[in-house]
Amino acid sequence: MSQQNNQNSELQNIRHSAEHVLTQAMQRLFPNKFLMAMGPATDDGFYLDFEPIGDFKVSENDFPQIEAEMAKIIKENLPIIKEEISLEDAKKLFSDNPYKMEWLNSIKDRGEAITIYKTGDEFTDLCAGPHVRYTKQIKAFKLLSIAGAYWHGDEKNKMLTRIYGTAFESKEELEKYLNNIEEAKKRDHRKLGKELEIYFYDDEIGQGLPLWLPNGGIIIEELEKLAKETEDKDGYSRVKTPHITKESLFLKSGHLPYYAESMYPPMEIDGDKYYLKPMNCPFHHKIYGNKPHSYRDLPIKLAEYGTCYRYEKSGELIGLMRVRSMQMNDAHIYCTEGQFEKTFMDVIKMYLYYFQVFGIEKYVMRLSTHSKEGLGKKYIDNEQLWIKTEDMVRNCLKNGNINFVEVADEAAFYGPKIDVQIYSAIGREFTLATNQVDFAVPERFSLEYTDEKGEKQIPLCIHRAPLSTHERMIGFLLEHFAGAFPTWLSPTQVKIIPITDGQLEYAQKIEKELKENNIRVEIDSKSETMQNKIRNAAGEKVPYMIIVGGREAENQTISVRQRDGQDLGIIPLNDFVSKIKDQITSKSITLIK
RNA sequence: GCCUGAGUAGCUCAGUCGGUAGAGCAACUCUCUUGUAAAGAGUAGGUCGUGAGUUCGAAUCCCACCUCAGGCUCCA
Repeated sequence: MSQQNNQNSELQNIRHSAEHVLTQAMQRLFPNKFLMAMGPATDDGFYLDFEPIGDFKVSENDFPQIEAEMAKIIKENLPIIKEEISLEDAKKLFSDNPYKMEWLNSIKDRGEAITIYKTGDEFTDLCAGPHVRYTKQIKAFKLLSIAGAYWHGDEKNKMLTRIYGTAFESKEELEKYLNNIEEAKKRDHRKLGKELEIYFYDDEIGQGLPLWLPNGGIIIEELEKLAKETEDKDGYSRVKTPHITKESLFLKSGHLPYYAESMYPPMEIDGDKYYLKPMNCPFHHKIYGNKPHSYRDLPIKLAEYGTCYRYEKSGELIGLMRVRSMQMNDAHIYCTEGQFEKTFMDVIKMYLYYFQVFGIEKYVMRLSTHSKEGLGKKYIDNEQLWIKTEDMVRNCLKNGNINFVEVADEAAFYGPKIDVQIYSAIGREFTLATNQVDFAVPERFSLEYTDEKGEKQIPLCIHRAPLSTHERMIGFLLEHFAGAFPTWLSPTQVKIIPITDGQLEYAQKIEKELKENNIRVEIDSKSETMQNKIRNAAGEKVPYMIIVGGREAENQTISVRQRDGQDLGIIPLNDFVSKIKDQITSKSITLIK
């Protein structure tokens, strides 16, 4: 759920008031069974956090009852009135609620006025407002889900119960919102991943460890081909590194003290501890350090689709978006300070090229910087270097006319990063990839190059992964394309549908011809109606169906139908082959017609 | 990891008050040989997530665990 924004629009007021009505309804139904903690409006609704008293519990089964009570309060059209009161009065009013008392103290510390909002005579809440004036102004609302949430968002605090809901200015808008959620569910990559046989999980293998089915394997191969082609043009070299390594490597890189909790526990072999790698960086550093380098050889770009393992907490795993084993489109670029801007921009350009390939139009580059408080804890303790590298990255983005937003206290421990936020067709936000500058770790690995004066210098390192991990990328692409991949990525590109068994031989001839052109093709030779075969192929989102009956076999032509229902009519086979091959090589995101 | 739910055939789901399970699709066999989004008949398929308990009897009730979903926390 997104953070509340501070705009005090009418919609925000409706939602905030709906939250008060929810709390009031709860008090009517479950008096003295809970302590209200807080409840704001958010970008898409509102929520209420409360602490249940004793063994009181609310579940989604209680929603109809609560909603009915809310509707009653709205129908009663109670006035919602703001009052300013003194600290003493407020403390009396909320003396039995530690959450409100804590809040009162923080208002006092900030020297702000204390305001309460009353709904009718029976409900009062400590609240800065604003609100609607009467409960009837809440025209449409719905409770959505129950969740747990830590007080102040801190896992050391008590877990409260949270009820999410939403409210709108009209019933139609609420309907539209709920419909959008339903549509989003249809495009969910977990649903499509199962239907299209892309990947699955197995209990005997483990949580967050996806198994890629043949269709998923094809997509992975295609993405790697794309990465190789693109990286080859930009001077990258490909390397391969092992999945496990001795503890000392991660002690040297500095990862272990920061990230031990997110790593699979080590295995003991011959007195050494070996870890599964959670990232590829130190391995690439070792490769860079394998021989001396001249400034003439820089930048050196080492690329690898490296498989990493991270022990994410079980509750954090989601489909392909958050996993424990991942194949990363990784590369590390070692360059001089003078080369930084161009090298960094080349990486940004690669991102933009990929966005174009996939038709990703909405994205945000987010510059994540350090925080003073985190120095020496979350971040390498060298403020000057932080400021310097952050300036370098910021200038680079500005000079390249790249739009970006800046967020403090989100950097990697070794340097600032650019997170690329992208949005699926249904508006879901993902961090696709991060692009990081590392000013600290090369020194720990004694990485160096010899400059034009013959002196040793430490290179800068850029970590980049524009195609993210296969897991997250394919999860995103499934939702982005709603499973209807562009032809070049489609597991099956052409389905041949013979109308009767009489055309089987002709179908095999076409299949052979397409296979010779490296087109992924299948014949549906089942004893079914053509209509049913079309339906199945469309369900599998196969871009093209070649339908052959007696007429086509006789004239040695084909009839082509696209998955979107468009008919390309009767065309010669070689015509179709050259068109589809063009489409595949140009990675077109649209179909022929 | 934490909070709230859920788990029945390969998939989507039904199963009343506790009386040991049903449908559609898919698979397989047979029939049909079809002109642009579902032909017909039959066969097979389940330790009801796992384990333990209450009971004469458990898919159903209790407990523990596993997995999934929505959140929280986290995300190199």
